[in-house]
Amino acid sequence: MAEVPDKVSLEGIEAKWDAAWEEQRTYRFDRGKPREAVFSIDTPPPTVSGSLHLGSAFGYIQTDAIARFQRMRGREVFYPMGWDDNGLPTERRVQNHYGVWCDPTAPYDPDFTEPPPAEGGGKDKAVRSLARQNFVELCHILTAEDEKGFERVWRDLGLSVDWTLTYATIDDHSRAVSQRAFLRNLRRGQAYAAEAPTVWDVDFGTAVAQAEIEDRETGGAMHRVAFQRADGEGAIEIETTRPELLPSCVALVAHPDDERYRPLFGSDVLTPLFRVAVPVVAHPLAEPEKGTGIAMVCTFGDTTDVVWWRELDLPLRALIQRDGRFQDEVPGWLTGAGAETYGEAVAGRHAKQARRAVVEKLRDAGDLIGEPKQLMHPVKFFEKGDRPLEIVTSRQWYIRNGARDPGLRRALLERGEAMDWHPPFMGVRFKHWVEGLNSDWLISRQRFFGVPFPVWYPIDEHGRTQWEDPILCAEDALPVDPQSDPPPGYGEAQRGQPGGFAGDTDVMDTWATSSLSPQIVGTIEPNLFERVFPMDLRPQGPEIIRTWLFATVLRSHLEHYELPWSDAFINGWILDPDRKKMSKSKGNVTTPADLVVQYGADGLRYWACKAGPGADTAVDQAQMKNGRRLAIKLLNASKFMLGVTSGAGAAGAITETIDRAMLAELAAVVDDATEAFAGYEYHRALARTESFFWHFCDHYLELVKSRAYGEGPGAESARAALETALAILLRLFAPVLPFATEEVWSWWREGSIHRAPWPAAEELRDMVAGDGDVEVLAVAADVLSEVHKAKTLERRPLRTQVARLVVEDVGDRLAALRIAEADVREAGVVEELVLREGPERQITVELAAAAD
RNA sequence: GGGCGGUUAGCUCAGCUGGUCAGAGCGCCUGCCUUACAAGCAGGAGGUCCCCGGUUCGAGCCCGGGACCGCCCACCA
Repeated sequence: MAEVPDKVSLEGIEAKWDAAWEEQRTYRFDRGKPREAVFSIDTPPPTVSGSLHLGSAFGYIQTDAIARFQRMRGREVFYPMGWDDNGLPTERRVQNHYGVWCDPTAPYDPDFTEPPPAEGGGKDKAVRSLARQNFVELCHILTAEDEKGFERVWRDLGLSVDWTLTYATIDDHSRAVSQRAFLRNLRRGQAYAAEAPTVWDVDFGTAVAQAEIEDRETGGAMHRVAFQRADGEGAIEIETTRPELLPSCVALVAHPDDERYRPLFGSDVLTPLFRVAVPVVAHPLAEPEKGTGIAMVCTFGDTTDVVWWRELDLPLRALIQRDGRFQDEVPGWLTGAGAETYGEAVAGRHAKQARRAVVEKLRDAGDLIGEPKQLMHPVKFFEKGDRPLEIVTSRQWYIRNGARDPGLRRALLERGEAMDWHPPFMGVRFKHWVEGLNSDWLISRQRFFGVPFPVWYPIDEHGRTQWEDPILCAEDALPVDPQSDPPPGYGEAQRGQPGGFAGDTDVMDTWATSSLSPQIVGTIEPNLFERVFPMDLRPQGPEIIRTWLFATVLRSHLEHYELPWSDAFINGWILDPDRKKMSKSKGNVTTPADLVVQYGADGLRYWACKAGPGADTAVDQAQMKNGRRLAIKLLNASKFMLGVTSGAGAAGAITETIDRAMLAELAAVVDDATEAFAGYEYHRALARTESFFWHFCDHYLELVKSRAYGEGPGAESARAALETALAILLRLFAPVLPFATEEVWSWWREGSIHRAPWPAAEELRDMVAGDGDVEVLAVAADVLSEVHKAKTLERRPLRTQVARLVVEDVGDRLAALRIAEADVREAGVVEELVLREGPERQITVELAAAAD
């Protein structure tokens, strides 16, 4: 136990208590507790790629406040921390940071060491290509550094995580869990491989999933193009934004009920320039109002083409390759002039270049009707990508997600309904996402830094890879890297040989691993899973409901047939649309670490906790400043209270009515704050507590100050009340302001406040025995306010003596005032107090003459 | 095109199941060094609670319509 300091300060308080908490193992999870006593949190593993943004800190702080409340309430809080380091963001960061590029065909260099960072961030300047293994090693090196930095920030913010419970989505344990879950999905038929048209990013060279696609308004042009009818009876005009796909055209499609085109269904037309005969077909997805009401189907311009191609059983005439270029070779279905045109205008070009050339040719041939019309239209992009997605056919791994299985879809919707969402409206985002799923979850990525698929393929004696017949890794041999480990029964020398094997070269999408976070943390050490799963809480951001949250529900449903957690807490969005401008023009800093220096962790936490669940929030340094002010006020008020009570313990009886009134009010605050916190409404708990606290300082403390200092009969009552109130107020504030409250607690109590029990209103009520007439405090505070006001208006110091104070009021209020009369006179420096019964409140303050 | 949030003092926001709900902090103005706190205290100015209808004895709060802002989803002809 420390002394009450002469001068209070928040300087260095974060470092001091972080070290103390670590040393005292304050937040260490007690592995011995049964499931009912545990509150387990499925902490989001932040993406470790560079620096931590304020938006992340915002959500984690809110979660921490909830965790701290639950801990004080008696639950053993399971609060691990993970780092999401596998995947594309890390690869990209490594590429830019070191100026390197992964060349999967290059041989491994065993003597490789970390290169110096590239100049200028190395963006787009790959100065050096690396073997896959070397590249992966470099990813590990850089993420390890970033993770240290992240932990530092989390600690400075006061996150009460158990730092012995950490994982990374790329570490051995996570890879093993991820591979095991995949193998089980595969064995149960929930995962499968398929050769199919998939959405493809031509720059990253990988397939991407529906959840990672976004629409961007992009400039383009609408071209009206004429298709000659094969019977020579005129032409059909269509509109397209992608005329370069004409050589891939396989049909024209119109709505079955469209009278304009009905007579043509079944007949052929000739594609312009390329002169390929394609049929006119009918499909309900064709919209008569769009364009000319008839569209060209190409393999593939967009996902609708894929549907038409599949459902109308059209031929495959794909020409765009994985690098985004049209193939060099003239395809077999083009002949004569068409083949020539292809060679001149299309072959080997990117989509944009080919488009220009084809449009010129169309114009020359007279097949372009009018001029292209510029327009803005939505185009699909990979959310991390820079160029429009293409659709290419490739072999990929999928997990069934209900998109093509109504029963599974319904089951997942029911899971969503069974969950408690905070705030509730976030649940509809989940619902809409599940309802809108249109394809199974594509989990394979043609990348390097990720969890490999634990499968190999036999190669027959003719050198053909047997894709349909994968060799699965045994669960006890996980994690495995099929590109460096041979499958059971084979030797490494047989890799790539006839009669040998080939390892799967793909890695899993990051979400395929992070969706197993409950399983990963639950098996981070033995005998843990049944103590923490299903978990209590999933906190996360709103933008990853469709990815992380949905995928976690799916994996848990498939593996355990239950919800992974009972409650989902979705934090709001940080509104800082113009971050750069803000920091430049105002010279402000916006990284969490800088803000901690400026406002203290408690100040930053106060700002974050002012925002309710799901509430979008502006970065507001004024609020952080106010939080810091509150923390300092707490220190000062505590210093004062402990100064008069000597921290001797609330031994004496609380006899004065006004003291009892204050405690009765505080009991109501405890009730409200507890209820709010329990319902994840920490912002209300804070507002209620804070509001009480300021009134407490401004009115109650002023009223009882003199009495508490003195030796009179009421002194003991005041001191006991002060000490009781302080012990409760500190605990009410502890989840939001862990540093300031711990500091004060340490002045007079043993142990950490964060392991102290949450206050119970019942204890307070027992103490005041129901006799806490709140009117006494209210009337006293009101009269004192009037006295202060009079002095202020007269521009006199507040300690100015009041020669005569006349209070006229109704009987009840006068009676209440009489009870607190001594305190009011002391606090107001009142010489003579006259109470007079009257119909309404009227207060007259006569100040003593000025001294000069 | 569909959906979800939001619109309350100059700024950032509270206002829970309709009746002291017209509030807080910041900013602004005026005082006050009062032995916990000047990183403070006391006081003050400032709002047709987006608009239009409706329900009700009574509506920021409920219902209908509309406007604007943000976000999410949607098959890019």
